[in-house]
Amino acid sequence: MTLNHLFHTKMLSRECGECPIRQQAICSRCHDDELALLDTMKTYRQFKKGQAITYAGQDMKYLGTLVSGVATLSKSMEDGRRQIMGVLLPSDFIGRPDHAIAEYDITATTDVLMCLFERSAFQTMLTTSPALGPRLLEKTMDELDAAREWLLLLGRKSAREKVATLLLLMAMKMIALNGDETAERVNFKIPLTRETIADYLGLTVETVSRQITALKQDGIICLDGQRDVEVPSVQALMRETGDGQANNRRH
Amino acid sequence: MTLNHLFHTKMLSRECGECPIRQQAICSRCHDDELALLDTMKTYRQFKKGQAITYAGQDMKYLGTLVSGVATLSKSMEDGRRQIMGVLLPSDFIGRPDHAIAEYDITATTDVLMCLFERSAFQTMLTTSPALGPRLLEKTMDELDAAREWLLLLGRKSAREKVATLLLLMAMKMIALNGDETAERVNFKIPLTRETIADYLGLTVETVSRQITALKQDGIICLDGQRDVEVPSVQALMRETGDGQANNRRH
DNA sequence: CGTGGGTTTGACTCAAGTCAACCGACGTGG
DNA sequence: CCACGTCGGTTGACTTGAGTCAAACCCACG
Repeated sequence: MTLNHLFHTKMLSRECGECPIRQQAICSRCHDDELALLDTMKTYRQFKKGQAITYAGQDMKYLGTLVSGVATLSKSMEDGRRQIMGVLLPSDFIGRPDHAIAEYDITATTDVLMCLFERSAFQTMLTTSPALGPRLLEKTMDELDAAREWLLLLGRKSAREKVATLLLLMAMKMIALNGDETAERVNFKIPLTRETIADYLGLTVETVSRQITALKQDGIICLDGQRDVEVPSVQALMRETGDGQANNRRH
Repeated sequence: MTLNHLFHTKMLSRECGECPIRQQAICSRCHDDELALLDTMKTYRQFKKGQAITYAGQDMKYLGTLVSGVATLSKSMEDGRRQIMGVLLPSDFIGRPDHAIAEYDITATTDVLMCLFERSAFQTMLTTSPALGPRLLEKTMDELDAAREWLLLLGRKSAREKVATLLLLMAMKMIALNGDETAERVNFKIPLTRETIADYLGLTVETVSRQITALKQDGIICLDGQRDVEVPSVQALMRETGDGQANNRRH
């Protein structure tokens, strides 16, 4: 988050070696010689908060990695109903090497910096670099698992369970960032508007709002303002998600 | 379908060259020498109709390709609510090279034949064969797109739209099989029980049943028995799915 | 023939959606 | 500096689409 500032001031060109997401992105297993090659081909591009990165159906000349910021991946029906398919975070890959046409709308939720490659160049890179393909496959399969997890949420969970699941997800991410894996108490800032949450969970704003206040009433969460959440007991929150103990051991 | 019979009688071992899904599976771009290698490593295994191929959480020693039959990929909550994440058809790949633990239940819906590889053997194969990885990536991205399409369906579509979408999907598959891409009129047999449909669409059996009869009443489909469907106008059915003209041009 | 699994139908309930009012924080311009 | 409009969020009253429960139906099969 504070890194953002850095990028947007000046450092629009940089060596892969000093990239903040070097260890997570698709290039994480590349060796120095491969990185050198990538260095020559990549271009950076910024997107402002709220700006569209792609529209569904659009021809995508480039594909690449989200370096900083947050973006959403969504699709809308013509009467306006919208479903968010995923939230893209730094190190996430965007685009298909083998497909020019975008399948979804991708929108910058905050200011975003992307590291881009021209498609055909990327394709040849995939065949020459032995480290790129496997990592991309791994990340794609992670996304697939995440999407399928969400299918269960959208298809079968109640509104309360949906909201609890999302909050738990954020809590777990925060715990992972903090490093203390056993923590029972966490607090964090919800980085999404109620509307975005609604579109992510397949609900309406009103229902999201009601469920959040209900969880507050029940002491599962505490609110400071409407974005800052404290989870007094991760265990208790977990019990509200509908996935029994089964999903304790999150990867 | 008639092929099934062949397999289950005797041909449990065969050359990759005469495999019925040779052109669609992950090995579709392998050359003869690579196929020869695959030949030495693969084993076939049969599953009976209704049998579990894996349970979520289970250790999967093998992974591979579905050769014949149909299987479902699903996950259940402990109170019994179930969501089907996908229907696996011949040539679909099952398992993660990098993950031993299964994420979902996989169940044979009909008798199933699988072509299996031991995980570590498959991993080394991925690194040595240049044709395998890219194809697997492609197929995985196809699955990801399909899963995300389903997120829109589960999160935002009405019961009628859900049922219409599934019927359209089957109709399109049938049209593709028949080869006459411009056909307006199709008929096919629904290969799933109402319960399976319900678990796939995030509905109950009763609702599925009601929506199907409603579509019949409205002349969108004609029923002969409860499995045989005739679609007099694919266009008309398409109008019921909620995706405007946008999704006409299906890949 | 009976038996049971899959399916349909009806009556009723309820969780979530809709519509509408209201609240507070924030930024803008008179 | 204050009035104003906007935006995100909450709350309430009412509606409705889909779920629940229960009964009947329809073959297919032993």
